[in-house]
Amino acid sequence: MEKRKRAQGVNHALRELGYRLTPQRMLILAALRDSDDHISAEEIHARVRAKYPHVNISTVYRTLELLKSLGLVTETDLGEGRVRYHFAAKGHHHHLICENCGATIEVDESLFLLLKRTLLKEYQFAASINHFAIFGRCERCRG
Amino acid sequence: MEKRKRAQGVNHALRELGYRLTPQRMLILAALRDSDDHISAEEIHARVRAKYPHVNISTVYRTLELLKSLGLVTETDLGEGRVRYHFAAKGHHHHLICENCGATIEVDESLFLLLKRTLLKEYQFAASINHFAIFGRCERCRG
DNA sequence: TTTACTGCAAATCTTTTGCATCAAC
DNA sequence: GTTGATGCAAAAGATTTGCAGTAAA
Repeated sequence: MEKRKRAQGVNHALRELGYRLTPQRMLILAALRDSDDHISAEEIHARVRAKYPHVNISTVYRTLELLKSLGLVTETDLGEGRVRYHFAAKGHHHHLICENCGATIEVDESLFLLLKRTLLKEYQFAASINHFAIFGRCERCRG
Repeated sequence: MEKRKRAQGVNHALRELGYRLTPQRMLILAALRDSDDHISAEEIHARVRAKYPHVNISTVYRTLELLKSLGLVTETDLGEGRVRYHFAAKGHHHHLICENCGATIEVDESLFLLLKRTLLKEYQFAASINHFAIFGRCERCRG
């Protein structure tokens, strides 16, 4: 239903942009869609293989590279020695606030994940993601 | 003078803890001391080799591992596909604030570097490091 | 039919590890 | 003289790439 619609949307987006919709790509998109949290290339590969055993991991990486370049997928480095991926549309967003002009800029939740994770692991501190507002200077006010 | 003193302090700390003070370790400490910003293992290796060409990079990694375990050096993953190091004593610190009991916890500046860097690169937003205060729940108030 | 996409194998790059030798204490 | 530290070579793990064959359009 909802999930299916989202994945189909991406499928269509790909085709409309002139890319080919291969079974491998559909399975990779399904793995991303079905993952609740962020997922690694290796995990995507494992899920894809369950249905289509001969798919190579380089195809997973190449597809993720494509999706990233199209802005459909966001990459997050959680400091695990490997990178995780998720649909850009899935993330919440938070705000940067310019202390000079007051402008607010939306930023993807994923930027804060590594920080959150580290605070939890090293300080046993559960950061409220709701309170993430970062002050600073926006592009125009820097100059 | 100042820098030299700091490095000697670490040298002494090592010896007092029962570790051997080898030329390799002294050079690695010097490279860390002379680096203004965070430095990678490869960069340390290059600097060490300039004075002592046969030093192996595995020695660099092993020494960094030791310094980390002693809390003398902090490791930071800036999402570059490699890790950077700096003397823990060099970093400033910021605060976590428990929204339940009001406790404040000091955290190392390095935790925010990846975030700062990403905000600058992707949003051209210069975050004020002075304003980094993160709200959430501390260890005791979680339970 | 065309050429973008894939699988495979091999290469890269960072970090780790086993082991025999060496040197700090 | 002990034993912890080092150099070397090889391994490990994630990601990338060259190339020839395959299949989506």
